[in-house]
Amino acid sequence: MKKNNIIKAATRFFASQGYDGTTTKAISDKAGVTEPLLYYHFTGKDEIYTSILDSVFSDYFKQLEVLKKETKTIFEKIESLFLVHFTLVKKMPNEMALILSPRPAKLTDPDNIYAKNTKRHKRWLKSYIGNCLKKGIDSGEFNPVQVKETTSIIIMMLNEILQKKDYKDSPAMRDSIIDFWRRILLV
Amino acid sequence: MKKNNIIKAATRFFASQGYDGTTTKAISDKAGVTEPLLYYHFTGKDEIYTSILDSVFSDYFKQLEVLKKETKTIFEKIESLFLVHFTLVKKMPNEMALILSPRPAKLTDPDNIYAKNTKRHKRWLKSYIGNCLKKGIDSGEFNPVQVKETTSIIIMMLNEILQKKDYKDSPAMRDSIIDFWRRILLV
Amino acid sequence: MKKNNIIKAATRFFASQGYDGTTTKAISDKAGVTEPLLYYHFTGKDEIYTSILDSVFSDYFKQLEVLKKETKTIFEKIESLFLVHFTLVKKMPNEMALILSPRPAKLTDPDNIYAKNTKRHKRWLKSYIGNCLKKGIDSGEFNPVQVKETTSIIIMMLNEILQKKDYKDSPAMRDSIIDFWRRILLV
Amino acid sequence: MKKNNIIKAATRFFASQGYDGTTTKAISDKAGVTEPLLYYHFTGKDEIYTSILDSVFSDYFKQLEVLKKETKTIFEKIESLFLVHFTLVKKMPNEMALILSPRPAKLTDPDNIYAKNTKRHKRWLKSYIGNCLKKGIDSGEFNPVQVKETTSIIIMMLNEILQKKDYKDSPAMRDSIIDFWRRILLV
DNA sequence: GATGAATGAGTGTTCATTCAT
DNA sequence: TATGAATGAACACTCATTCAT
Repeated sequence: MKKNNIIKAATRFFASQGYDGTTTKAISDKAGVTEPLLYYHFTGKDEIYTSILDSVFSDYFKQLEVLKKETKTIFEKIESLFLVHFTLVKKMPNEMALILSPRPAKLTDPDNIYAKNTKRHKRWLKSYIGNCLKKGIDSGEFNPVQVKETTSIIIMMLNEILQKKDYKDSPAMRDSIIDFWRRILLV
Repeated sequence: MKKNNIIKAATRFFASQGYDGTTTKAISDKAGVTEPLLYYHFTGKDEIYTSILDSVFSDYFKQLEVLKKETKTIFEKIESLFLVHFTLVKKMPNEMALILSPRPAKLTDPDNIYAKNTKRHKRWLKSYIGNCLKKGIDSGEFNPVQVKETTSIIIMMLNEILQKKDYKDSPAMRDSIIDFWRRILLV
Repeated sequence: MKKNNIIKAATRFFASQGYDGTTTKAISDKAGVTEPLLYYHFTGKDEIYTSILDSVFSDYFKQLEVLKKETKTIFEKIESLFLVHFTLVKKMPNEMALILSPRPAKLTDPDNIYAKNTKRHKRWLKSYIGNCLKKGIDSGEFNPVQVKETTSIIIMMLNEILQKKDYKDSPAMRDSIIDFWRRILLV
Repeated sequence: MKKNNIIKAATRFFASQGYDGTTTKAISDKAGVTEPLLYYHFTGKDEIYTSILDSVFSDYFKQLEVLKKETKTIFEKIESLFLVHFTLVKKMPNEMALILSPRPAKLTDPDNIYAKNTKRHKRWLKSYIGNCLKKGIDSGEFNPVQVKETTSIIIMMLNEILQKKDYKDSPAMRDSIIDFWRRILLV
């Protein structure tokens, strides 16, 4: 169906040019459809954006939730977190870029899809990483690092991984980052 | 002078809404001038952007160059690098945000001001950090880390600092980051 | 049948919002059908309008023709004319509003349904009222009023009755108007 | 100035084709300007319409107020009312047509310019005519007609005069109408 | 009869920019 | 320096309509 073409084209443009830099004409041209069809499948440019954003976050959260269920050592939980991000960025770099894209100033988002997902994202990472660190420190597996700041620094790195396509093909980077945290965290 | 108002207003908008999301009307309104005046002082929206970008990079590089001249231990050179970034973001967050803003798709930039500065920025950091690491390792001050990847990780962190205003007021974050690198690098 | 729903919905909209102010989507929504169905039953928006208009005029003329056959005093013929209009507006205000609606500028009306009916309407009233007046004056039943102008004034009033729903429920208005004409016409 | 051209062109179109049937392109073409200029002088199509409507009503009310100040016989006050309407329609038929044009369904009119003026218009006529009738009846100058209904019938006629350009050039119609009311009202 | 998907032409509007003053 | 008036090109979006099913 052509709706998928629209979504694919729009995702690419939104990720690379931003919301404001993407025109409905560009989307329809790339998707091989006429502009009015966008308005048959979506209520407008806004909804194309939020709909894509919502489904991207949904996929992303699904992947994250898997991490919680796996039972490993605490450090492996941190390691998996990085691995998942590297994998996702490699598989769908455009989609992942949207996750950290700044909120388009002109976007009317009545259901607050942007805000909701962004907040949930932040909270999820904070909670997941924070818990890992606490547990790791309590169990003696980890050095007694400062939980709050260390969490933020891990999130910083995840953010960079999500954004920068440069790193996505470098297993060396992946290993170095994990090694960095192994040395910082493990006693 | 009103030109300064224009620059200040434009910087704020470009940093917060992006190039495409910023209209010349918004700039002129915020600056308290009429739109045509923008075209008296600049050749167009493009030049407002590139001119600001160029001066921001210029200030930034000036700060970076100071680091080279200071004679300290190798680690202090790395430390200073982080400190400078924290300081700059605190002093002028909008300007710093521009440094890592994605290249506006629609920007016509005949003198390649964006590309030139961005490349120079990357190269500068790569070279500065790479040299520090090599020297540190050679002199026995640093552990024998992988130079290329470690450089990238440091740059990742600097990028995050430049972008995220959230961290700018947190001395604890700053200290934690530096502390981590002390643990990673120093023998 | 759904065709009737379409006609009913369209009539309401054409009467209240005008031809240009009525969209095919609005009609189909109100009628509880999809837009393409309009094109199964009609050749297009134009034909929906002209078809409705034609049937409205047809009903209207049928009512008018009845007046001619009744044998009464001349004044009662004038009186009946007003009564018929009051009755029709009360029974089907939307339909009657269409009779005097201005010709939609964008309407393509190859069979000139609008023009034909409108002209016939004007001519019918002119002739009916004119004849009544002449006969009445000749027979001595009426005062020797100016036929042309008096005809126009009566038509003016009928037009207002057709348009203004406000009057439709007021028997007092009806009686006053008839009373005035009794005073003007009868010797 | 070109703003006047816009107003003149828009007035003509709004009067003849209605709000929905008038495009901004038609206005700008007729006015000999580009479409964006409409948006320099007005905030949008809506404001062009309401602004014209407001000024038309303003002119119209100015003319009506003059009637109140003249001291004549009661009947002459009624007569003047008709004369003023005939004169105005002759001088500016487009403008007068707007006064009774139906409220465009799609018009966003935050200041309720349409409703305010329309109501004021109705109230003004009701009060002016009603007072004349009452005074005329009390003083014995007029027959004891039913005030409410007679007022409505006079307004009906004024409405027709405002709408129908056909009558505007006919002094005979004017005289006949006034004669009609002379015979109805004067004892 | 009836619909989901799709379209060409056009609508109101905004954009960055220019020109005369 | 600075502005009021004006514009060409593009923008997001709506319109009546069609087609395959």
